[in-house]
Amino acid sequence: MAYHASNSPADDTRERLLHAAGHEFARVGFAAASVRSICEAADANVSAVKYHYGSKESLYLAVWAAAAEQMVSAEPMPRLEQFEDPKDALRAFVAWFMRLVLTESKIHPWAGRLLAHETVSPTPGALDMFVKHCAGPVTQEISRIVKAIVRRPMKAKTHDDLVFAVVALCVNPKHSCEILTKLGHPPPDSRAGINRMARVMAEFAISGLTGFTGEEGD
Amino acid sequence: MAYHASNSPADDTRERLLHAAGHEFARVGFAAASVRSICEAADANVSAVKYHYGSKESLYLAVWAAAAEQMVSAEPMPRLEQFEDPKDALRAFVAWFMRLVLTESKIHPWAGRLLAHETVSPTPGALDMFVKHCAGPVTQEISRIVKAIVRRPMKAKTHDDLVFAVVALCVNPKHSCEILTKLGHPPPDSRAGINRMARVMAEFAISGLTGFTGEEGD
DNA sequence: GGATGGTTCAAACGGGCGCTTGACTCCAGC
DNA sequence: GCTGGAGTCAAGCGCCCGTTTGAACCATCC
Repeated sequence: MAYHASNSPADDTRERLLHAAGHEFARVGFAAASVRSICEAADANVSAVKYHYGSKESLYLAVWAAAAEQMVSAEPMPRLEQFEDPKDALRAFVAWFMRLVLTESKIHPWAGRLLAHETVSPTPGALDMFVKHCAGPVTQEISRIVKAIVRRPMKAKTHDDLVFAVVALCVNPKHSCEILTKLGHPPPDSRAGINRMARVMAEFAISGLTGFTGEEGD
Repeated sequence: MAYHASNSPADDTRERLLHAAGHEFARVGFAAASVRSICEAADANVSAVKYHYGSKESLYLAVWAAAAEQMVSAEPMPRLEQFEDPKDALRAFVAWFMRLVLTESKIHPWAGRLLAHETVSPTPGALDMFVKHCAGPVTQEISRIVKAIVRRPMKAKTHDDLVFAVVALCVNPKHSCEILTKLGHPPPDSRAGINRMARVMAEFAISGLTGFTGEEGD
């Protein structure tokens, strides 16, 4: 029962916990993160997790909910209908997507790495939440854009492959961040750098889609 | 109680440990895997790890060494010089790469997931080993093929982006396996299915590279 | 002033972890 | 038959984990 307009000290602790947890879960994943280190970072007692969120897992899901909320509210997803040329739609979409995935701002600092960890070590609730609210809508929109660009009729499986190829181009820099860095090609982190890379990926995808002739062999 | 067959009982245990460890490390990653569960799966005593490999970490590196060895020895990497048309080199390379990444055979069952875990939660030694012996040579060869296909002069950064775009197309199905499955588009596991997808990715990449005109804005 | 209820705290619980120990079996070489 | 080293084993070490507990704190209301 927090009737105060300003934050009560309890709300403060709750929020500090959420922030520290987001940081830690994003850094090392759910299993490797420890409640103790989160509480230490949040300057809170260990039992505060139990009190405010119930359990480590509930805290994790709260972090996911916050991250998903931030992702969709930060910048609206471009839609095919907003553009005359579907190629422009793809350009805008790729730029939006890569900003979403790569930007490490105050707005959505964790989503990218949370997802990367979840991809490799799924947690029952979190991945379902992500697929339903984020991955689903994103791939659906890319699917429509790809269809509008390619135009030629195409097997469903091939179409899906191309859709996920576009997704791959956008998420790979984040996904393979460590390897790319070790290979001397770290992903961009400035907005300008991200937009530059997005332009490259978009043009590569556009000419890849318009020139695609890969179904003879089937 | 194992009577001596061709191998000594010690070699047997050593090998069973390596196999069980590969399976477990690939499944859950280094940190989440436990020596106890590995030994249980290998039907060996906990102290066998210390006796045969020295430590959990040394066992992990032994698994990596075995996986890397299997990866390079399974099927030789196609090289640009073996083809008249660099496009054919890319076709062969993508097919080889995707078979390598996606195949869950007796030959190299763990490498893909080991790498996925390592990508997101790096272990000092293992990722370095992988980058030096696997990722480095692979990206270097793709770089040469891409250069041969594009021909136009191009900024180094843009060129690298395109190289890693090709890599992204090949590794994404493995990398995002869980999400793709939840979205109703599981990666192929049969050789025929992998080759089909590889053909799609290769043609997409080829027309993407030949038609690429993405440097005006710079 | 005293009771109430939300919030924080140090301490401890049970359990799993990687690793170590020391006794045990087994077998080849003498 | 004895010995010594290779290999195995159950037991236990200290540590960190997520969680629980019960008391203390403190603003609020009677």
